[in-house]
Amino acid sequence: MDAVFKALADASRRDLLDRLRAENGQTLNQLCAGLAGMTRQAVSKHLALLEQANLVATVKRGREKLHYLNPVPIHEIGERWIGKFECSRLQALSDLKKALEAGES
Amino acid sequence: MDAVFKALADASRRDLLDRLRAENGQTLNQLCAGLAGMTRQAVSKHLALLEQANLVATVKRGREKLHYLNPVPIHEIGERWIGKFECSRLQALSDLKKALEAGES
DNA sequence: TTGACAGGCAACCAAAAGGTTGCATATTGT
DNA sequence: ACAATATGCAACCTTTTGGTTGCCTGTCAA
Repeated sequence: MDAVFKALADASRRDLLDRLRAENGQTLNQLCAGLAGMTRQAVSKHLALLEQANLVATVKRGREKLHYLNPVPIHEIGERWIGKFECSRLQALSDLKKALEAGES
Repeated sequence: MDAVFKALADASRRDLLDRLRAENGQTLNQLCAGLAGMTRQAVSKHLALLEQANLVATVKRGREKLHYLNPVPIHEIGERWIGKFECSRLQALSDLKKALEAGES
Protein backbone atom coordinates (compact mmCIF):
# COMPACT_ATOMS: atom_id res chain seq x y z
CA MET A 1 0.00 0.00 0.00
CA ASP A 2 2.83 2.37 0.85
CA ALA A 3 4.48 1.47 -2.45
CA VAL A 4 1.29 2.39 -4.30
CA PHE A 5 1.10 5.84 -2.71
CA LYS A 6 4.80 6.44 -3.37
CA ALA A 7 4.41 5.34 -6.97
CA LEU A 8 1.50 7.70 -7.47
CA ALA A 9 3.45 10.60 -5.97
CA ASP A 10 5.28 11.33 -9.21
CA ALA A 11 3.57 13.15 -12.06
CA SER A 12 5.50 11.28 -14.75
CA ARG A 13 4.35 7.96 -13.34
CA ARG A 14 0.74 9.12 -13.15
CA ASP A 15 1.11 10.16 -16.77
CA LEU A 16 2.39 6.72 -17.67
CA LEU A 17 -0.65 5.15 -16.07
CA ASP A 18 -2.89 7.56 -17.95
CA ARG A 19 -1.17 6.59 -21.17
CA LEU A 20 -1.53 2.90 -20.43
CA ARG A 21 -5.17 3.42 -19.71
CA ALA A 22 -5.56 5.07 -23.14
CA GLU A 23 -3.77 2.19 -24.84
CA ASN A 24 -3.03 -0.90 -22.88
CA GLY A 25 -0.12 -3.24 -23.55
CA GLN A 26 2.46 -0.75 -24.77
CA THR A 27 6.17 -1.44 -24.97
CA LEU A 28 8.85 0.57 -23.20
CA ASN A 29 9.82 2.40 -26.38
CA GLN A 30 6.22 3.29 -27.15
CA LEU A 31 5.86 4.80 -23.70
CA CYS A 32 9.15 6.65 -24.11
CA ALA A 33 7.83 8.36 -27.21
CA GLY A 34 5.08 10.02 -25.21
CA LEU A 35 7.22 11.13 -22.30
CA ALA A 36 9.44 13.59 -24.18
CA GLY A 37 12.64 14.98 -22.70
CA MET A 38 13.46 11.88 -20.74
CA THR A 39 15.78 9.03 -21.50
CA ARG A 40 14.61 5.48 -21.96
CA GLN A 41 16.33 4.46 -18.73
CA ALA A 42 14.45 7.04 -16.71
CA VAL A 43 11.13 5.79 -18.08
CA SER A 44 12.26 2.26 -17.42
CA LYS A 45 12.91 3.10 -13.77
CA HIS A 46 9.47 4.65 -13.44
CA LEU A 47 7.90 1.57 -14.94
CA ALA A 48 9.90 -0.61 -12.57
CA LEU A 49 8.47 1.30 -9.60
CA LEU A 50 4.96 1.00 -10.99
CA GLU A 51 5.49 -2.71 -11.48
CA GLN A 52 6.82 -3.05 -7.94
CA ALA A 53 3.71 -1.32 -6.65
CA ASN A 54 1.67 -3.77 -8.69
CA LEU A 55 0.14 -0.97 -10.69
CA VAL A 56 1.38 -2.40 -13.97
CA ALA A 57 1.92 -5.99 -14.98
CA THR A 58 4.33 -6.90 -17.74
CA VAL A 59 4.53 -9.68 -20.27
CA LYS A 60 7.72 -10.45 -22.14
CA ARG A 61 6.94 -10.94 -25.80
CA GLY A 62 10.04 -11.82 -27.73
CA ARG A 63 12.49 -8.98 -27.37
CA GLU A 64 9.89 -6.51 -26.25
CA LYS A 65 8.04 -6.12 -22.98
CA LEU A 66 4.39 -5.24 -22.94
CA HIS A 67 3.05 -3.14 -20.08
CA TYR A 68 -0.45 -3.61 -18.81
CA LEU A 69 -2.34 -1.40 -16.42
CA ASN A 70 -3.53 -3.02 -13.23
CA PRO A 71 -6.19 -0.75 -11.75
CA VAL A 72 -6.83 -2.95 -8.73
CA PRO A 73 -4.45 -1.18 -6.28
CA ILE A 74 -5.93 2.17 -7.25
CA HIS A 75 -9.34 0.77 -6.62
CA GLU A 76 -8.18 -0.45 -3.23
CA ILE A 77 -7.05 3.06 -2.33
CA GLY A 78 -10.55 4.19 -3.06
CA GLU A 79 -12.08 1.42 -1.01
CA ARG A 80 -9.89 1.55 2.05
CA TRP A 81 -8.74 5.09 2.23
CA ILE A 82 -11.07 7.41 0.46
CA GLY A 83 -14.13 5.57 1.63
CA LYS A 84 -13.38 6.09 5.28
CA PHE A 85 -12.65 9.77 4.73
CA GLU A 86 -15.76 10.15 2.68
CA CYS A 87 -18.04 9.49 5.61
CA SER A 88 -16.35 12.14 7.68
CA ARG A 89 -16.46 14.75 4.97
CA LEU A 90 -19.45 16.73 6.12
CA GLN A 91 -18.56 16.35 9.77
CA ALA A 92 -15.05 17.69 9.23
CA LEU A 93 -16.28 20.71 7.36
CA SER A 94 -18.84 21.32 10.07
CA ASP A 95 -16.14 21.14 12.74
CA LEU A 96 -14.00 23.55 10.81
CA LYS A 97 -16.82 26.01 10.41
CA LYS A 98 -17.53 25.92 14.14
CA ALA A 99 -13.86 26.44 14.92
CA LEU A 100 -13.66 29.43 12.63
CA GLU A 101 -16.69 30.97 14.29
CA ALA A 102 -15.28 30.30 17.73
CA GLY A 103 -11.96 31.81 16.71
CA GLU A 104 -13.62 35.06 15.77
CA SER A 105 -15.18 35.57 19.13
CA MET B 1 -3.29 17.97 -7.19
CA ASP B 2 0.37 17.07 -7.39
CA ALA B 3 0.84 18.43 -3.87
CA VAL B 4 -1.94 16.17 -2.62
CA PHE B 5 -0.37 13.03 -4.06
CA LYS B 6 3.05 14.04 -2.73
CA ALA B 7 1.58 14.70 0.70
CA LEU B 8 -0.10 11.31 0.74
CA ALA B 9 3.14 9.58 -0.25
CA ASP B 10 4.45 9.53 3.31
CA ALA B 11 3.17 7.06 5.87
CA SER B 12 3.60 9.47 8.79
CA ARG B 13 1.45 12.04 7.05
CA ARG B 14 -1.23 9.50 6.23
CA ASP B 15 -1.15 8.54 9.88
CA LEU B 16 -1.63 12.16 10.88
CA LEU B 17 -4.68 12.36 8.67
CA ASP B 18 -6.00 9.16 10.20
CA ARG B 19 -5.49 10.64 13.63
CA LEU B 20 -7.23 13.84 12.69
CA ARG B 21 -10.12 11.86 11.33
CA ALA B 22 -10.41 10.06 14.66
CA GLU B 23 -10.35 13.35 16.57
CA ASN B 24 -10.63 16.54 14.64
CA GLY B 25 -9.16 19.87 15.78
CA GLN B 26 -6.04 18.64 17.57
CA THR B 27 -3.07 20.83 18.42
CA LEU B 28 0.48 20.23 17.29
CA ASN B 29 1.51 18.85 20.66
CA GLN B 30 -1.43 16.48 20.76
CA LEU B 31 -0.46 15.12 17.36
CA CYS B 32 3.16 14.81 18.47
CA ALA B 33 2.13 12.58 21.33
CA GLY B 34 0.75 10.00 18.93
CA LEU B 35 3.67 10.01 16.52
CA ALA B 36 6.32 8.66 18.87
CA GLY B 37 10.02 8.83 18.12
CA MET B 38 9.79 12.06 16.22
CA THR B 39 10.52 15.60 17.24
CA ARG B 40 7.90 18.31 17.32
CA GLN B 41 9.57 20.09 14.41
CA ALA B 42 9.39 17.02 12.20
CA VAL B 43 5.67 16.69 12.87
CA SER B 44 5.29 20.40 12.29
CA LYS B 45 6.89 20.05 8.88
CA HIS B 46 4.57 17.20 7.96
CA LEU B 47 1.58 19.26 9.00
CA ALA B 48 2.88 22.18 6.96
CA LEU B 49 2.98 19.97 3.88
CA LEU B 50 -0.52 18.70 4.55
CA GLU B 51 -1.71 22.25 4.99
CA GLN B 52 -0.02 23.28 1.77
CA ALA B 53 -1.81 20.45 -0.02
CA ASN B 54 -5.05 21.74 1.48
CA LEU B 55 -5.57 18.46 3.30
CA VAL B 56 -5.68 20.14 6.69
CA ALA B 57 -6.90 23.58 7.63
CA THR B 58 -5.67 25.32 10.75
CA VAL B 59 -7.15 27.80 13.19
CA LYS B 60 -5.02 29.76 15.62
CA ARG B 61 -6.61 29.70 19.03
CA GLY B 62 -4.63 31.76 21.49
CA ARG B 63 -1.18 30.23 21.74
CA GLU B 64 -2.21 26.95 20.20
CA LYS B 65 -3.03 25.96 16.64
CA LEU B 66 -5.88 23.62 15.93
CA HIS B 67 -5.65 21.27 12.96
CA TYR B 68 -8.73 20.26 11.03
CA LEU B 69 -9.01 17.56 8.42
CA ASN B 70 -10.16 18.68 5.01
CA PRO B 71 -11.30 15.57 3.16
CA VAL B 72 -12.22 17.42 -0.04
CA PRO B 73 -8.91 16.93 -1.91
CA ILE B 74 -9.00 13.22 -1.10
CA HIS B 75 -12.51 13.08 -2.41
CA GLU B 76 -11.33 14.82 -5.59
CA ILE B 77 -8.70 12.16 -6.10
CA GLY B 78 -11.47 9.63 -5.99
CA GLU B 79 -13.58 11.58 -8.42
CA ARG B 80 -11.02 12.53 -11.01
CA TRP B 81 -8.46 9.79 -10.81
CA ILE B 82 -9.90 6.64 -9.40
CA GLY B 83 -13.17 7.08 -11.19
CA LYS B 84 -11.60 7.05 -14.60
CA PHE B 85 -9.53 4.02 -13.80
CA GLU B 86 -12.51 2.26 -12.36
CA CYS B 87 -14.25 2.04 -15.71
CA SER B 88 -11.22 0.42 -17.29
CA ARG B 89 -10.75 -2.12 -14.56
CA LEU B 90 -12.37 -5.12 -16.15
CA GLN B 91 -11.04 -4.25 -19.59
CA ALA B 92 -7.49 -4.00 -18.33
CA LEU B 93 -7.67 -7.33 -16.60
CA SER B 94 -9.15 -8.85 -19.70
CA ASP B 95 -6.33 -7.45 -21.82
CA LEU B 96 -3.79 -8.80 -19.40
CA LYS B 97 -5.32 -12.24 -19.44
CA LYS B 98 -5.27 -12.30 -23.24
CA ALA B 99 -1.67 -11.18 -23.28
CA LEU B 100 -0.68 -13.90 -20.85
CA GLU B 101 -2.38 -16.51 -22.98
CA ALA B 102 -0.74 -15.16 -26.12
CA GLY B 103 2.65 -15.19 -24.39
CA GLU B 104 2.33 -18.86 -23.64
CA SER B 105 1.82 -19.80 -27.25
C1' DT C 1 5.84 40.51 35.75
C1' DT C 2 7.89 36.46 35.14
C1' DG C 3 8.11 31.75 34.24
C1' DA C 4 6.23 28.01 31.71
C1' DC C 5 4.01 26.46 27.68
C1' DA C 6 2.85 26.34 22.46
C1' DG C 7 4.58 27.07 18.40
C1' DG C 8 7.73 29.18 14.42
C1' DC C 9 12.16 29.76 11.92
C1' DA C 10 16.67 28.67 10.09
C1' DA C 11 20.75 26.07 9.47
C1' DC C 12 22.37 21.78 8.86
C1' DC C 13 22.68 16.61 7.68
C1' DA C 14 21.93 11.96 5.83
C1' DA C 15 19.36 9.26 2.88
C1' DA C 16 16.38 8.61 -0.95
C1' DA C 17 14.56 9.98 -5.52
C1' DG C 18 14.96 11.31 -10.27
C1' DG C 19 17.86 11.37 -13.95
C1' DT C 20 22.04 10.55 -16.90
C1' DT C 21 25.84 8.01 -19.41
C1' DG C 22 27.95 3.77 -20.80
C1' DC C 23 27.98 -0.88 -21.60
C1' DA C 24 25.92 -5.66 -21.78
C1' DT C 25 22.42 -8.98 -23.39
C1' DA C 26 18.88 -11.05 -26.03
C1' DT C 27 15.92 -11.25 -30.15
C1' DT C 28 14.68 -10.42 -34.86
C1' DG C 29 14.99 -9.69 -39.85
C1' DT C 30 17.74 -10.03 -43.92
C1' DA D 1 25.88 -14.95 -39.54
C1' DC D 2 25.27 -10.13 -38.60
C1' DA D 3 23.42 -5.78 -38.03
C1' DA D 4 19.67 -3.51 -36.01
C1' DT D 5 16.33 -3.34 -32.41
C1' DA D 6 14.55 -3.72 -27.50
C1' DT D 7 15.65 -3.91 -23.15
C1' DG D 8 18.54 -4.60 -18.75
C1' DC D 9 22.22 -3.38 -15.42
C1' DA D 10 25.43 -0.54 -12.85
C1' DA D 11 27.88 3.51 -11.59
C1' DC D 12 27.40 8.13 -10.91
C1' DC D 13 25.43 12.84 -10.01
C1' DT D 14 22.13 16.35 -8.29
C1' DT D 15 18.05 17.69 -6.00
C1' DT D 16 14.53 16.72 -2.85
C1' DT D 17 12.97 14.82 1.41
C1' DG D 18 12.70 13.57 6.19
C1' DG D 19 14.73 14.60 10.18
C1' DT D 20 17.57 16.99 13.79
C1' DT D 21 19.39 20.81 16.94
C1' DG D 22 19.27 25.46 18.53
C1' DC D 23 17.15 29.59 19.22
C1' DC D 24 13.35 33.07 18.89
C1' DT D 25 8.42 34.75 19.51
C1' DG D 26 3.97 34.98 21.40
C1' DT D 27 0.52 33.78 25.05
C1' DC D 28 -1.33 32.32 29.38
C1' DA D 29 -1.40 31.92 34.44
C1' DA D 30 0.29 32.57 39.12
